[in-house]
Amino acid sequence: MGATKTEHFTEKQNAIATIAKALGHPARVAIIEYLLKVDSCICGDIVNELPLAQPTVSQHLKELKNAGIIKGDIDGNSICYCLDDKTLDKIRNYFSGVSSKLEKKKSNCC
Amino acid sequence: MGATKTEHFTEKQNAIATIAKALGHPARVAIIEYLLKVDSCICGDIVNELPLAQPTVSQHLKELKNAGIIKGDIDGNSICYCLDDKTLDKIRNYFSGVSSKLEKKKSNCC
DNA sequence: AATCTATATCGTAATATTGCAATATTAAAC
DNA sequence: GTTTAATATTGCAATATTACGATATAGATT
Repeated sequence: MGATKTEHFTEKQNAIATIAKALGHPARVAIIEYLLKVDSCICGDIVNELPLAQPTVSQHLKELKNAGIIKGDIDGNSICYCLDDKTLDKIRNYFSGVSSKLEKKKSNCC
Repeated sequence: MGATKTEHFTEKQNAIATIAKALGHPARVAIIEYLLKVDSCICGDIVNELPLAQPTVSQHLKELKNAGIIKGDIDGNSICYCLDDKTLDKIRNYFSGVSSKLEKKKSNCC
């Protein structure tokens, strides 16, 4: 044992968990914040921005990509990473829904 | 090695990562959805709702509690778990900010 | 084509997570 | 006080994650 029992949960629950999990590491939060900060998604300096070795950063980028949070376009010998607004909207909408549902039932709660 | 280098990132980045990480498992997503669904936070039946053994559910609840997503009030010999709107608002606001920042800079991106 | 630059992959060690059986704890019910 | 019910903790095995050095790959530059 030790592996997550994904098959027991709904597809939507797994989808949200996958996105949340990808953002469940400070380095990956830092990456998306950096991608937000820079004007365009000109790339190549993500490694220099982070206090981690190049292979480690590459691995984090891969995980963000697998989760659909970023996408990478090849641009010469470097790669242009960008945020994927579709996925980020999905997680934003999810938490918006959670918060608004929670607000409605606030009264009969501890 | 193998441990996350939290000390290299900002407090805010770590805070967001902690909350996201806690929601990075379908069982824990299912738990918060269940807590949203039930009218009040009457408790005791979270274990029955999930396809996992009682110790496993207890562990997931503990992690959600550590992340500040739920809070548990003792109620007789059972425990009343509730969602913590403050933490959920924090993550909602964070992703709202990400999405709106992303919208602004959409033009000069790939 | 040799070299440089940027990124990815491999291999591996350290650590963390997931899941559960067994057991402990604690308060209610009897 | 003993039993019952609900939840937590312990201990452990299986698996996943994190991090990085070494190496591979691939396009740019010379």
